[in-house]
Amino acid sequence: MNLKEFAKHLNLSPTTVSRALNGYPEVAEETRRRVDEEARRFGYRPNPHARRLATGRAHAIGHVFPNDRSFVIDPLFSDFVSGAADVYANQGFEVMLHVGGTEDDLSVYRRYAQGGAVDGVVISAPRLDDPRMAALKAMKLPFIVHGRFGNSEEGYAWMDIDNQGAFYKATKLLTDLGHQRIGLINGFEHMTFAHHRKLGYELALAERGLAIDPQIITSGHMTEENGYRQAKRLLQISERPTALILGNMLMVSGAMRAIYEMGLQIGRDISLIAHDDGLPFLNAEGLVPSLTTTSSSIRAAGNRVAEMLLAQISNPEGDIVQELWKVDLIVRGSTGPVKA
Amino acid sequence: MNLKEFAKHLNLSPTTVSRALNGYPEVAEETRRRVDEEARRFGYRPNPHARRLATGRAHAIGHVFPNDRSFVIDPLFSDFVSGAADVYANQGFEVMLHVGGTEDDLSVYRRYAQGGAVDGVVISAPRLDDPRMAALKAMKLPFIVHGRFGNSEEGYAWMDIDNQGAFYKATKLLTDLGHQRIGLINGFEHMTFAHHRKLGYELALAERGLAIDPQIITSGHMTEENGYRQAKRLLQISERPTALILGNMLMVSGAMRAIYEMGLQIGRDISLIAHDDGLPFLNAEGLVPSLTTTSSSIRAAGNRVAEMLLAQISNPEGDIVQELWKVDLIVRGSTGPVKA
DNA sequence: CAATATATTGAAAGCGCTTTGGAGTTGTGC
DNA sequence: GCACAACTCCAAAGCGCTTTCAATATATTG
Repeated sequence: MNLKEFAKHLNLSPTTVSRALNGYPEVAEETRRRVDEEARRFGYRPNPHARRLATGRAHAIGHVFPNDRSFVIDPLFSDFVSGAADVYANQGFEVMLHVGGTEDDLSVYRRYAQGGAVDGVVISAPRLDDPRMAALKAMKLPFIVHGRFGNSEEGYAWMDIDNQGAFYKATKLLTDLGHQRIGLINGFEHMTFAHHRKLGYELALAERGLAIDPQIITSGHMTEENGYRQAKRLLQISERPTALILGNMLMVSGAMRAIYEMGLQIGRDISLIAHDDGLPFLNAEGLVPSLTTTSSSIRAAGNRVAEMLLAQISNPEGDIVQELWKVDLIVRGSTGPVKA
Repeated sequence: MNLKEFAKHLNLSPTTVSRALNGYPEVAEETRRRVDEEARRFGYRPNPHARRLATGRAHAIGHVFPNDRSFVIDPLFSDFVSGAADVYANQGFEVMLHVGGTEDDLSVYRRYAQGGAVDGVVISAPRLDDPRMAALKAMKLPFIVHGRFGNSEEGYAWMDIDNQGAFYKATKLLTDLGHQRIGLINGFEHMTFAHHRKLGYELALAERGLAIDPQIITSGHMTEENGYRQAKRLLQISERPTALILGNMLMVSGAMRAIYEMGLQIGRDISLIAHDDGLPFLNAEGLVPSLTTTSSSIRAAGNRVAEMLLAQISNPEGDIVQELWKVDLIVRGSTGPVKA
């Protein structure tokens, strides 16, 4: 059933029905009530494509994930998107997902922008030197970055957690506990978040006058296996670290294996801190001993990013909003004083 | 730039340009070449919404994930979708994602079907008694199920892996190695896949005349933490299992923690088999000892499901296709003969 | 060479909605 | 009783494309 038929059934013009349905003021209360009711009864819904064509608004947000085939599909991805989707659903927006494929990232954005396929996009996994920033601004497609581009922090909307502060706090906790050799098992450093984390780590060490030893700093895929490999490697170095800071919970799983294998005890022989994104399937508190973490829900981030983007879309003249979230350091059982 | 302008620039009618762009035969080769070339040069692309309205085809596929708030966002999700997305991208389809929200699942499908928002949907996480089956057939929206509904296997398209066969093989391997008490740490049994797995497990035990002991069969969330909990619990039972079969790799992570903690050695004191979905961030082969698995790539499944759905959409008169994939049992180091 | 088939292009009518620019109806102020 | 405003509602244009139907130009046939 289309608008014309539905309107005829109601003995009204399509115009009036459309207005009633879209909440325009110039329609009598009684009429609106009748329209709403009958629409529900008949299950009438305006055709989304027609509506899009007429209004020029897509009522959809694009989420584009990197194209790089060597990129490990991020396990955080689902939690983040699902957080965002909550918000979209409530405001009647759809999410268009684009993952990889042969088409270049930028070309996807361009396609979106040009055809009006979406009203805005969410940028994930920003890198230190990221060509997307300039490109996106040029094409006038509203966007928000989850994280920050390394190139610049100005002139675009972003929402990020304070990765630098988080790893600063984590490192500080460890130095306060007397640790002097602290290993860092980080993500790829060309990712902005990993870069920030390293800065925080280095800052805390520098404050204590501790040396920064590249030998016990690693960066790479944040997988279980790499967590195992790097932890094992660092723990075999002659002057081995007494504490490790890890990029995510998966790496912790791997690192714990390495630690068990070497017969060490967490919290006593070796302290462990990791960043916890609050993934429901990998709980830091449930570990034994429970894990000290810098903690920030990626699902909540998805929520907030979506809110910010929708706000920007509905009010394009508004200020560019940037939001940096403090990250909690939650001290649990995996960190202890360095052994004498 | 729209079609009219672009056509005027070419000194052609919109009709001809449209035909050239869409590969219709009744246009001179020379003209088509010119149109294609200029389109590229000008970056002209037909407006997707207008095209959808005119053709009635959305060139989009919906992926709807369950609404249940208690549902742990599946870490497999991203790999599966990304596998499917590869195929979509190659054929010019978009993916519309719907996760949770307050709207009822069925209502989302209905909305999609009615407005033609998508040309078909992929059903994930089918349950034993699943209301979606009847509903979807009634609304004439092309769909394919990743997995199978428990209600019936007939009358709809699906692609599933042979979960029953996989767990049968796994159990058989263990009984052949002399194991008599084999624990099963399964997903929720109202999910069809978990149900099938249990059937396979039971079948293998029955063939050997071994008792099925509900005490060493558990089902629940397939999280790291639950893997730990259940493994620990089973290993503390007086007549404890000498082998464990687990639902996914995350549970293995947890189970390994429990095993380490109890001072047992994998492959000698306790044998381990798990189902491996081939997630890039949690590698069975990289474990020590390497893990014996029933193995099937969920990314490949995403690929195939997408292909099958697109085929169904482009040829609605074709037969309903159902595909059951054999699952490989890969014997590695985590399984060994039962200790005398 | 007339008659017919073939190849190539266009004009115009939708697809189903929103929205502009009235038009009719009722209510208010003087 | 009239001018004017405030409410409601509608006709029709338009969003940018596809597609039917028709027209023209060219090639083929007997």
